[in-house]
Amino acid sequence: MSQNPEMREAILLVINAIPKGRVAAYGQIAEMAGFPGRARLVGYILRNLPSDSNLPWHRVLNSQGKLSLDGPSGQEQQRRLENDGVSLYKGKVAKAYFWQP
DNA sequence: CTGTTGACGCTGG
DNA sequence: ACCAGCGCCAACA
Repeated sequence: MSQNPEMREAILLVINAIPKGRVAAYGQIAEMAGFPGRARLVGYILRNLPSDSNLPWHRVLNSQGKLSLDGPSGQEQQRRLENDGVSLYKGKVAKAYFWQP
């Protein structure tokens, strides 16, 4: 865990603000956190998420509305999204679900 | 220091 | 709609 704390905090804060029943894209989050064009940075932070985190990481998708995870973690993410009231159609969520402050 | 990696995104075919 | 190619850049090795 040698990441830059400022970037991590800013990004975690934004993700924490995603309302239930809504989703956001990596790039969208990076932009809101003050790092336009740094979508991969968001992915990196989430990759190193501690398991005891309360972050709604499952509300973070790629810009196409698809999950960026495969396997068990992907199923877990989908399960949590359904629980939020977000359903997938053909493996994607409709654009209407994207968070728009 | 150099080289690779990657929960991404956009463009063009 | 799908996909290869490129840009991006912090973290790693």
